[in-house]
Amino acid sequence: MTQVRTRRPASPAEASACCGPIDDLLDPALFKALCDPTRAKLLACLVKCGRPCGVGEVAECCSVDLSVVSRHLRTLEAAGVLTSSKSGRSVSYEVRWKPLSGLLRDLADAISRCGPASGSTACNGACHVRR
Amino acid sequence: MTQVRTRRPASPAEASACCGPIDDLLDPALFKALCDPTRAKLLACLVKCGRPCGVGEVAECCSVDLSVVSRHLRTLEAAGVLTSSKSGRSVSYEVRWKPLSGLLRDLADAISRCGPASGSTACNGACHVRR
DNA sequence: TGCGTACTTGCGTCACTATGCAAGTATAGG
DNA sequence: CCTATACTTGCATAGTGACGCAAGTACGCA
Repeated sequence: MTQVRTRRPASPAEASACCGPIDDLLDPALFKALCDPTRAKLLACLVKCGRPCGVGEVAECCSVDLSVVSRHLRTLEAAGVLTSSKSGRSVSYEVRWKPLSGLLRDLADAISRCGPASGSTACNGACHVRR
Repeated sequence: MTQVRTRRPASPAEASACCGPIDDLLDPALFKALCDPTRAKLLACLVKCGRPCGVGEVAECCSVDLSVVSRHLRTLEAAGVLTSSKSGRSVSYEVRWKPLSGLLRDLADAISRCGPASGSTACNGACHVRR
């Protein structure tokens, strides 16, 4: 059973032995999907468009090959950023609005809750629990 | 002068010609810093610790070489995630709490504001302005 | 001035990833 | 059945990045 800690770990070594919300939220897989400039552009495009878009349609917003766009959208889908739906011969991708914004907000909250504003040594389990 | 648009772009092609909050917030450079598993672990460590930590100290939380940790912390600093301060022969890194959590929150807001919940075709410039 | 601590930098290696082109698959329409 | 559309997959290439080791630098201390 995990036990909520009321005090921060004294050292990074101790901190790494604890687990908290941040460990799940700071998932490299999500950021790996967002770190490529082309993918970021495609995502920004889909966000601003605000509706499901076909692969060829999205491909118009950047100068790379259609096959590259197809692969990037798949990558974003695998990371949980987009959802796809097939209708006839066209495939539409759309932003997973709530999961994406929710995760980013949770991450922001988890970070700020560990910050110095929330008390000097006490954190009441907001940052971590005993593993 | 940029002009606020009250309607979404009709297509991704049109969307890519607009710029909005999302374009600045979806900066690949930040995500590039967070996409490496080792860096994510180092950052999680610093977050949970909640105070400035030395390089050697942070290095104890993962099994890579000290030189690797040094480079990773520099990378995170360059991305605006950490700040460093030198005191004598030790270098301390700390999370930039407010800028980091603030940016993630802004990004979450920018995304959700473009989502379908905020109206079908109207977005009143939340998503984009004319370039 | 010499030594130890606390990092940083140079360098070679290995693995992964983005890209374009070409070929393949799936579906709608005539 | 044939063809066009809308993607997807295979493959080769070029670039990037993480890593460890070894050497270098910066600073405190005796």
